Parts: sequence; C-alpha cells; structure tokens
Amino acid sequence: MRPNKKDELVRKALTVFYRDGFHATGMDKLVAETGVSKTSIYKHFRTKEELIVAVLKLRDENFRAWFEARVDELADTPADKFLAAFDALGEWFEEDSYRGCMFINAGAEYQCKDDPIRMEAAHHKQVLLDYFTDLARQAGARDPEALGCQILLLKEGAIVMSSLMGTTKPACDAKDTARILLDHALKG
Amino acid sequence: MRPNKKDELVRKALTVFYRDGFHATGMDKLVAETGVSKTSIYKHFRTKEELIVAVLKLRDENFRAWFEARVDELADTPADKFLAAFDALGEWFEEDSYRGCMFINAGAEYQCKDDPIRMEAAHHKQVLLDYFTDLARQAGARDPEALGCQILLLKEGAIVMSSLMGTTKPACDAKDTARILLDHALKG
DNA sequence: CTCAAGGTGTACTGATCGGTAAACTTTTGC
DNA sequence: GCAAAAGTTTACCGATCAGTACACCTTGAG
Repeated sequence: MRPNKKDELVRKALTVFYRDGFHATGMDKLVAETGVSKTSIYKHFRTKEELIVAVLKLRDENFRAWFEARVDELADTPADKFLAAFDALGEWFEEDSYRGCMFINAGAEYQCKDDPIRMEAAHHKQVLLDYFTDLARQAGARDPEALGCQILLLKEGAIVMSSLMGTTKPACDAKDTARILLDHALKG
Repeated sequence: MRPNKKDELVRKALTVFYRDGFHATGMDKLVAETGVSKTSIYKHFRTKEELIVAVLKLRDENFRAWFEARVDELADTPADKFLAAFDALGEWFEEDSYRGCMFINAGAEYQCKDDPIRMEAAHHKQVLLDYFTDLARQAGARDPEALGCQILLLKEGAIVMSSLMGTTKPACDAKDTARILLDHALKG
C-alpha cells in the first residue's frame, strides 16, 4: 500500500469513527466503508487503538487548520478574532455531519488516564488553550492566561450544548458572553 | 425480585456504566458486578438501552439533588449561589471516581438524535438550564435567560476540561469567569 | 522471460456481544 | 399443605468483536 493509500485509509476511518463512535465501529465496518482489507489495515497499525490515535492526530491537524484559517478570514484584529471564533463554531455546528467534538467523544469512551487516545484528546485541548492565550496576549488583555482559559471554557461548553440540544444557539450565547469577557479584559 | 432489588441493580449498574462507559460495559460484566443474573435483568428491562435510560434517570435525580443541596449549603443569596456552584463542581472534580458528566459521555456514545439515551441527556441539560435561569431571576439579573445560559456554558466547559486534563483548575477558572458575568448582569 | 518481495483478500481464531429457552427454586394465595 | 405464580440459574443462541494464518496476486529487478 502506497503511503497516500495509508493517508486515505486514515481519512476515511476518521469519517466513520466520528459519525458512529469508537467502540460502535468494528474493524469489519471499517473494512466495508474504506474498501481496505483488514490485513492491509493491520499492516500499518498494530491495533485498533493505534489507528484511532492516527485518526485523532489527523483530526487535530484538520480541525485547527480549518478553525484558525476561518477565524483569520472573518476578523482582522486579535480582539475581533475572539468573537469570530464563535461565528466559525456556529458554522461548524450547522453541518449535517456535526457530531460534537471528536476529542471530547474520545475522552468519554476511553476513560483510562494513561490511554494514548485520551492523551491525544488532552493534547488537542492544550494546543487550543495555547492558541487562545496567544490571541489574548496579542489583543492586549490584562491577564492573557485567564482570558484564554475563559474563552476555551465557553467554546467547550458551546460544543457540548449544541451537540446535545441540536441547536446552534450556544454559539451565539458564547459569542455574547465572550464580548463581555473581552470588554472586561481590555478595559482600563 | 423485590422493587428495591431493582433499584439496587440500577444503582450498581450506574457505577459500572459511569466508570467504564456504555459500549465498553457488556451485560456479562454487569451480571458479575451487580450479582444479578442476566435473566433477572431482562425481566425488568427489555433491552440494554432501557436499562441505560433507567440508569440515566437515576443519575439525573442523584446529581441534581446533590448539586442543588450543596449549593444551598455553601451560599445563602442567589448571587452567591452562582459562585458556590463552581465550588461544588470543584469538590466533584476531586473525587477519585470522577469521570466527567455521564450525560455528555452518553451523548458521545449515542449520536443518533432520536435515541432515548440521547434524549435523556438533553433533558438533563435542559433542567439544569432552567435551574440556573431561575437562580438568575432570583438574583435580579437584567437578562436571566442570558445569564443562565452563560453559567451553564461555563459549567459544561469546566466539566469537559477538568475531565480531559485531570485538573480541578477549570472549576476555579469558571468561578472567576462567573464573577465577571454576574457583576455585568447585576450592575446598574 | 523468471523470480523474489511485498501488498492483498479469504477465511478463520477464540472471545465476547446482546438476548433467550427452559429447568429449577422460592414466594404467595388459599 | 399445596399448587400456581414469580424469580433465578444454567446453558445456550447467532452475531460480532479484535486480530491472524495463509494462499494469492501484483510488481519491479535482472
């Protein structure tokens, strides 16, 4: 299997895992949906867990690339980017294929603390925290670490609520809240 | 099986499902851990899904009873209760058995919109939203619905982050954030 | 061409999945 | 006491789980 074939396998597996969940997706279903035989899959990944980790790494890459690019498209100044982040989230929530945050979902299914899958999820959230903290610093916030934390809490809360309630409203609620926090962090 | 035996089954099943997840918990494990035979379980619940719904109803009852009681213990005025809510959350995060929010976890594993399990999770969040909105009204917030939403977003975000990162810090971060939002909602 | 090397599909492993049939034990009503 | 009803246990169902043995086929080198 050529390297790009391997990438294609991970890409297709990502779709299936995100749509149906991790435990609910058997290797046989993966074979049927990716068109790659089980033997070939196990040539590149020793276990299902290893495949899932590869899928999550791709997801992290894809999501952050999309998110940060979209935020940059929607706003010019660091302060505006905070608000635009929630517009971008709102667009995500509207997609038919939206199933919440894949890393939150992964963490829900793999509760063991030292599980590589869970660690991948934790890493994703840490990188997002760094992104928001950096943005807060650029915006000139009094306490960038605090503002970064706050925005991330709002983002995660909005994802959970939009996913469970099936509404995009949490994106708006979170944006309104972010505006208050932003004003508070920048004023005087 | 006496009715209280049925309750005991649900109570023990709750522990196992919360600890290990839903798909990862087979009926055989449930038999081993509850001491109730499979036939007896299926006398009271036609399917695993029905049992899970019963478990979630109990969890909703238990969690909200504990949470609201703890908030009332920690604070007297409605405004202070908002802040105390995050102290209560912090205590929850510290428990060894803490595995995040069982309803978020359930929603992650059962993505089909009309699944009774998912609907139970959505119901739990709606009831919490009503609780916070009511508290906001009592506190005299300018826009109680908005403040209720905001606090709920913070709570869900704190749960997700504390669970994935293995820290109780999000409870403090969320409390600090809540203070800002509360001031904003109450000021002239 | 031949031949070796490596990727691929078929068919299978034992274990476990959710769920059930039927024999057995306990409780209940009279 | 005595039978019916209710609850429980054992043993099992076909399906699916993650993972593998092995034969087959394609490909590139000489």
